[in-house]
Amino acid sequence: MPELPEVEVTRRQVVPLLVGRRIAAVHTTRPSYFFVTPPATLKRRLTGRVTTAVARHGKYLLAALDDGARVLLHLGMTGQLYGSGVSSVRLLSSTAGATLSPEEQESAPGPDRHTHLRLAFDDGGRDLLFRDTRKFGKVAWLAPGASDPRLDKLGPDALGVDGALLWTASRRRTAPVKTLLLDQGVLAGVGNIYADEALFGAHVRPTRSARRLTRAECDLVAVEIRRVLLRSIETGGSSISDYVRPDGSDGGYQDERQAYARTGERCLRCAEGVIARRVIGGRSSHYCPRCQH
DNA sequence: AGACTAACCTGAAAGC
DNA sequence: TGCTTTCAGGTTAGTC
Repeated sequence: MPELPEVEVTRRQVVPLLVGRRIAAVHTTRPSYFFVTPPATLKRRLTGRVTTAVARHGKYLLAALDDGARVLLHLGMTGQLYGSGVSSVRLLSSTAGATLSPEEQESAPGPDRHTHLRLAFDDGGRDLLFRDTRKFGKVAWLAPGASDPRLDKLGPDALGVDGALLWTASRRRTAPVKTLLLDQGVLAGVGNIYADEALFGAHVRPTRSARRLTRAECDLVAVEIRRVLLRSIETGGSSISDYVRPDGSDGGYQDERQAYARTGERCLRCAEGVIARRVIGGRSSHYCPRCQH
């Protein structure tokens, strides 16, 4: 679920649930490496606080608190952040402003053994739930004025990427261009789906050594990264491998995919190539051998 | 520094 | 049917 577009969609959904509301209680699971800040500390620091804003950088969310501290959140591979009573699947696949039917509200995954953080508020309204099956997600409390090494080493947000950045970063790299795009220290926010989609859009094969890119190709890849990410945000992000809703209407970026997880299918652009799959840097990669060079 | 691998976890799906 | 293997949208620590 979580690359830049999904995190941004989540951010927008979470803002009204969090901003301006006073935290009355904090419920957690037992200590695990999900908690960069131990649960007990988290409870002490968050109880009584009001969130003033929720920002995003790459795949990280940053909630600013009224005492100057911040909370850093990462969804990892399976993290979901949503309000109690509303299905997160519905949230991620719906377009902004869509209303929820009673059945959909009832389908909300309530707190369970994978709900590692739950915030209750003093207005008695909906709780904020953070579920994460695989626990690759992270939550950290940052003292006022303090940063975090995870944040410090991120490159610029991928929505602001330009050809010059990719050109500079690619010059000394012999590794595949796909690996470059996934390096959060170069640009923050692109993950496996959107790396494949952007490279497809730019006609660049993901296996190509980064340093073999021309300047013009860097410009094109940058344009495609921005286009693909913005379009995905517009459509509510991707929910591949999530179930299809009973009523059939799902929307979402997974329907606009050209390459990712289309192994063996006909290329939608040239209509002759067949989408190939290869492992690059430990991640499965998808491309058209005929029109990506 | 850059490039690879393994590891962190859980669950669904495919393979036998 | 049931057991085993493979795979998954991410990041980090360790090695060469």
